[in-house]
Amino acid sequence: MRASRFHLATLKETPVDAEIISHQLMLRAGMIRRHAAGIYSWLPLGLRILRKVEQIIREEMDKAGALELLMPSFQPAELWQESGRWDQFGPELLRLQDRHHRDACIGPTHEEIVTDIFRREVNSYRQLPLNFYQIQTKFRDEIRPRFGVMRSREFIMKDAYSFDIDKDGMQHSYDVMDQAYINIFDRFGLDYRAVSADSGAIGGSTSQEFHVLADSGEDAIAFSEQGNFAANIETVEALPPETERVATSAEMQIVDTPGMYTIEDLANGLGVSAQQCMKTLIVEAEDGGLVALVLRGDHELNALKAERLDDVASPLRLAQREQITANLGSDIGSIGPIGLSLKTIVDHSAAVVGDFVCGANQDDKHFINANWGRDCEEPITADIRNVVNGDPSPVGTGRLKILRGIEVGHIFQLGQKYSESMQAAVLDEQGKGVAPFMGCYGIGVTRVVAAAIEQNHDEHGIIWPATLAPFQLAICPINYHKSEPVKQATDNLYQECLARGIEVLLDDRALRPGVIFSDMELIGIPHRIVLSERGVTAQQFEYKGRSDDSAQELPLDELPAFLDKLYSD
RNA sequence: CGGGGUGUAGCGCAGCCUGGUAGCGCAACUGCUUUGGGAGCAGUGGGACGGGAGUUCGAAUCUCUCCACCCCGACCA
Repeated sequence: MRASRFHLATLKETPVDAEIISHQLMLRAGMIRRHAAGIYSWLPLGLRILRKVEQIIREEMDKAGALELLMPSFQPAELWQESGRWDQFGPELLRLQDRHHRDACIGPTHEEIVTDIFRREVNSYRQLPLNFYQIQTKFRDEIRPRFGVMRSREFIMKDAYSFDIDKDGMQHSYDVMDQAYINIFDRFGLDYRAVSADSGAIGGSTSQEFHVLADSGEDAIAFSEQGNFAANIETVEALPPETERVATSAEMQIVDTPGMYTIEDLANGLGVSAQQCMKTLIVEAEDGGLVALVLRGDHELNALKAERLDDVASPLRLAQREQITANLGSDIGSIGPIGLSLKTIVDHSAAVVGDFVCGANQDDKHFINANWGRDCEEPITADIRNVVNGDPSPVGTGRLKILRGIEVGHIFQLGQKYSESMQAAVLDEQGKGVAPFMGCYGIGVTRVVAAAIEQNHDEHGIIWPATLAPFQLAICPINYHKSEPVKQATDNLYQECLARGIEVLLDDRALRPGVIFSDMELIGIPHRIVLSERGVTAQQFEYKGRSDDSAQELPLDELPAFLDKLYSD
């Protein structure tokens, strides 16, 4: 490809509304353009990368025996009513009517459609197992789309659905997909982790998420430094502390703490550690009242664990400020477990702290040297916090480490939820109708692209892994339009590359070298060859890998061998 | 949805407070010079200032209204 004939639409300035680095770089590199909130076009450069991701997925899915098909975005309401999700789904589901006032939606996922296909097409257990997949545009009407294509409303997803006659079959199909996903993510060339996850409302016993590791990731994942335990932090059990409660010493006292509302204020103001302070959260109870949850000041509440408690409303809702002041008589910031007239549940690790600091349930006052069992009743304890760095692994040995990740893949077992509700049955060996066991496997194709950038970039721009790069090689001639020797050497090299099937971008634009270099670095091409008059005269060319510190000069007659080596890697 | 903010040229912004008919940088186009890290000089084109209504002799500027977009929204208790 000649750059003069390609739509290279790089921007020197960063558009203001791009918050995260991948969004900024995708706009600056000219990969995407926005039309409305969460709605993007993919320009030719961006599409080349998207296609790379799709192709890798397609090859591995095919290899795993899945069959590609293509299902519609526009989906009739009847199917969603059959599965029960027409009413269950919130405003994320974009509903509309056609000219005949028939209800429909733009598909956020395709369980209903694929189940409809299955029940029409498949009658016998002999046709199983079966796995249909597609790479297709989805629409989810996010409340607040953000971060470019990372959380957009319209996006491309690979979704696959497996069908088996029984649970064992489903497990097998799931395992096959698990391996296919490992193959896919390996080929992406990204640093990722497969982690066990909450299977959510959809049900099913087994569920794994695939996260691309990046500091900017929205999810926290915990994994053991020994062994292969890895899980989304929201699912990880915090083991009860190994330490005993420290023996009590001083009497409890009440102190003035004006203006200290946060744990940080309190710890600084009183000269104690955050661990020594109790954080008391008031949430809505199952019966409509309120419940107090107490954590160590340096710990965070885990919403999933909390809402699983019998007394706590699910989903978890924090009490409104007015509700608290009306019921407890003190403002948020001065609430504590001592003398509190609410059901109180204390995290295991908070329950072993002695001589702690907590709100006194009077504005601007806290207790110090408070102790469980002495100054109030022995607490009811539970695991309600997120694990932190250094916590023991809940399975086996080792300590936990917390990393941040971007969820780009999710595989889980659906069971018979859709096949039963939509009456998709096949005949088994006895000629009896059986609802098949399904599995569901997604990869956010557009999100993979953003996640790759989020993980691989520097101050000059994107650094693509070779397998995702839009072009493998950039040829940068200096004075292509002025110097005949440079033009000749460049054209020769270009032909040489084309003959070898190398995806090459020849920057033949009449621009100054600095501009060319900056653009090629911004769009992240892994390899760069520079041809200058000086170099060509000396029978040399210059090579630099995108993340190399410096360039190297090599003899021109070694170029063909060099290309062979580069291309074979 | 609640709170905050922004809409002026393709992009980034100034002008608005204190009304008088729109400007800067980058980008684009033409010419000359320059050519190893986002060049210089000269010139050119492009915007009824988000839409509507109002106040006024006169509105980008003041008022009302609609729309679009951005940011924040449990770690504070």
